[in-house]
Amino acid sequence: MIEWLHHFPALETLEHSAQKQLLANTQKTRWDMGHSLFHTGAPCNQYLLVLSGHIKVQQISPEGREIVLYRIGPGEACMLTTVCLLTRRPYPAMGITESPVEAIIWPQKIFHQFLDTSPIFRQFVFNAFGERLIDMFALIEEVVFTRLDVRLARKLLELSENKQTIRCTHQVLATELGSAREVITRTLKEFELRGWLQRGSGQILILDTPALRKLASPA
Amino acid sequence: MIEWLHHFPALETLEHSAQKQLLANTQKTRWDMGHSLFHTGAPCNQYLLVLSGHIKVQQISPEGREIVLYRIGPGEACMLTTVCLLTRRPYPAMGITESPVEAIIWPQKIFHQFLDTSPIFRQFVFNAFGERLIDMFALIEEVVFTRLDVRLARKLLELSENKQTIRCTHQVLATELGSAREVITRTLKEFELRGWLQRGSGQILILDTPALRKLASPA
DNA sequence: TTGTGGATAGTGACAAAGTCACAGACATCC
DNA sequence: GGATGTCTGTGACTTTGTCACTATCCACAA
Repeated sequence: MIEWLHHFPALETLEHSAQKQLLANTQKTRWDMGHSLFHTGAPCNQYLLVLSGHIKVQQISPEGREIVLYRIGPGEACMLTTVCLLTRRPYPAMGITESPVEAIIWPQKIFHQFLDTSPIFRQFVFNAFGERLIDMFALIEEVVFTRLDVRLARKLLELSENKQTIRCTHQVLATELGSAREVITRTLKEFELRGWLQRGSGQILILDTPALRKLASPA
Repeated sequence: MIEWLHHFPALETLEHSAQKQLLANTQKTRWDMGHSLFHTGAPCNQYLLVLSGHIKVQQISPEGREIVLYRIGPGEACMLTTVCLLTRRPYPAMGITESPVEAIIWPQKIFHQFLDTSPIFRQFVFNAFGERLIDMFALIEEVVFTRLDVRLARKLLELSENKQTIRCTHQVLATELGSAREVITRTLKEFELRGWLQRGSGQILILDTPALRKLASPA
């Protein structure tokens, strides 16, 4: 079996002949953190499977505001790349590595060929695709209907993840939520006033997880 | 050839055996305007091709705010249905007919079988899928980065479409844009003050298309 | 140790958008 | 006409975003 295939359980049962072809036609790449993989409007001509590290997909407005749409992690395919290959359209957002990233690159031809010939690959592609799309619907719902303090509380809980201190700047949080830095500062200050956390430069110390959780809960 | 296939140019070349199967296994349905086709959380067990009329796909917040995500028109497939069939997950939004709608319903089994056996059908499904996804990215961008007056101007231009009067309520516009009725009223009043339009109950008379277009343009 | 420059954060004033609680206006239908 | 329901208008207030600064922190060099 191809060494890297164990990162993708859904592909482990890939047909033998297909595996042979992959071995011959794909290549492993490595990017440093902060590398721009693709940007809005760029054409797409390869398929991408991430082995390690994370890629952040985000949109930037002409005025410089940003929002993180989703992340691609180990064992995942790049949905945008999939879409762009399927529709032969340019990228509608940008992708940046958040850490060193190892990935497998497939030529466009192999992608289309596999789509035509391998039921297992098809299942893999469209499963991932569908799930990501459902995430996008959830994102729209959040952005349109949910108050910023609630969204910030959710993000803090997500980032803290049993650790007590979160290391990130207000600007990073603003980008995550598609908001403005000043607004994050204000809201964090409000949280601090309530004793829920303590702010420090470049980090946040969580003091009252239950309170955050209560605000974050949909009820 | 199956009578309804001419609505779907991309499927007209569908394999002969496939057409035979469709004829035997699909059925044409008709819904009145305002019929709820599916709602958030509902399971999905059929594929859907629209022959005539329009289906509106939207999300509703617990507080009652709404946003229209996209519409399905003649010759189009329902992307949500596609996603839900592919991932076997429940619907993440709701669908309502905006007019009487005629559609072809495929059983789930046939959908999956065609996906496995017909390259032409696959191409059709994933092309539509990809394009709709790109629309969703554009929607997120609009909602997060674009001022409401600009979005309203765009929507008015889209609805006027060379007619001079638009027949719709402020509530409808609010739902289209994921905003609140009062905000639409206020913004329309501002537009009227500038002489761009004239308001009437349930309708809007467009007076200065170029001015609206100027506000609507991305520059 | 001190300085200093870039990254972070804080703040006040204001604008834009959403919420709430009403009050009118309009359009039908009897 | 009046009654009823839909649609619109409005003021007061909250939340969020924008702008223009200032203040602080922190790493590294002098």
